[in-house]
Amino acid sequence: MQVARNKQRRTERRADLVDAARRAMLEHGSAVRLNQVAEVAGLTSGAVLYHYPDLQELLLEAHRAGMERFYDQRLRAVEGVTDPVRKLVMTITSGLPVDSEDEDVRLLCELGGAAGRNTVYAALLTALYDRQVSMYQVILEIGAAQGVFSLKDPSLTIGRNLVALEDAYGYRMMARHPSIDHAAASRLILDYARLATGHPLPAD
Amino acid sequence: MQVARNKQRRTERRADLVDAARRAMLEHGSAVRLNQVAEVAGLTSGAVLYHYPDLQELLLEAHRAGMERFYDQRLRAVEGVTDPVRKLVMTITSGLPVDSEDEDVRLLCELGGAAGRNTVYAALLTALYDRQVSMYQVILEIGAAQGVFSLKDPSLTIGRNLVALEDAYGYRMMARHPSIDHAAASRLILDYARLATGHPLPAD
DNA sequence: CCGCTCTTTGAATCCGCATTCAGAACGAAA
DNA sequence: TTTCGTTCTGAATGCGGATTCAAAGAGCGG
Repeated sequence: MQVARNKQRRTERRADLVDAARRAMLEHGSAVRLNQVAEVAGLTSGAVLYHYPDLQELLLEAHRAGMERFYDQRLRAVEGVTDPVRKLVMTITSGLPVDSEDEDVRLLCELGGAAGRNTVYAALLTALYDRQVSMYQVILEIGAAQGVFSLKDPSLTIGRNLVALEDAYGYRMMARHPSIDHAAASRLILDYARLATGHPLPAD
Repeated sequence: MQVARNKQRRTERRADLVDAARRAMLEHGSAVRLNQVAEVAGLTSGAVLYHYPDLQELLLEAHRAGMERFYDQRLRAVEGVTDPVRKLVMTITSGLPVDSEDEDVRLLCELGGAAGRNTVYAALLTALYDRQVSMYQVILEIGAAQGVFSLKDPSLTIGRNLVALEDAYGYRMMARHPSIDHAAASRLILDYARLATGHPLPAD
């Protein structure tokens, strides 16, 4: 079955290119050149075009991959944690870039800038936002049901505000705000979470 | 004194170009072409280069102008209002794009995407953020001094979170989130402001 | 109306990029 | 080793944008 093997190597190669495109966008922004992607991949532009005749499609895949990477990482960071308080705190922490060099978040910021003009990118980001809101809603509702949290607003409202704060502080950190680093941003968001849940949330 | 008149017209012409660049960026993003700027200005690329030999400098000025426009507009929206409650509510409202087509905010979003790679843009955005935070701090402190607000966190914390929420919902609106429009975003931010100020803030 | 300077044009030039493609290189099976 | 399909290269082509510049145009004082 050489046919199956070929098919597999083909998808592997395409995945390599998606990752190269992702890294190239980190360096050159959303308006990255085909040559720049090829250079990162260690290939010529022709080879890239052989696998992805349409560069736009490749960039879209790269953005999608970056989003999934970010989201999966968050899920993995809190998997197995059952205590709602710990889970909420850890989720907030995992939604912020680790530092101003964080690759995944930088890519999302690039995407955010382009989303104003590109409806496909806009749809991707909107979907990611809503998924993250749902993630928070589950945590909040479980905590409320257990009597740990006493929510001062609907879980949808709190979830939306929490994700919004994460996004905004992500941008601030990417822009290297001198006094807002990962710890400071965490504290700011936790201050809101405390008010909204009525729980003194240890900083951990 | 033809010398003085010349100088004035020269600066006027440069201001025209800055505005043309601003509008061109709205259409084509931060990576706008010289030709596109020239077209918006109703000139040829050579004429643009005559006034701004360096395109990067022109784009920087355009971004700076866009920021000032946005900030001045906010200040003007609340000037003359003395009641802290009304002032807070109006400030929150004025910080959000009016709709998903809002030019000033779209430009700021473009800028946000580029700030991850461009330190000058990053500095501009950071300065704008801090100015807006200060704006909120003044309102909050006055309201607290008058006994209208009972702040649940330091004014710096609340101000930072308020501006962060505005920024984030600005991005959401630019990405045309189906259920977050100007009214919904206002409500979400006001929900936080209520918790943080201990005041029932009428929606107005 | 003339002459001066500042401004703008339009053409020429150069450069970099995307795109195409013939053929080289590679790898697997026979 | 030969054959055959897949992958990749490197050169050719063509387009679009940046940049330069001589010359035309426009405004203004004399």
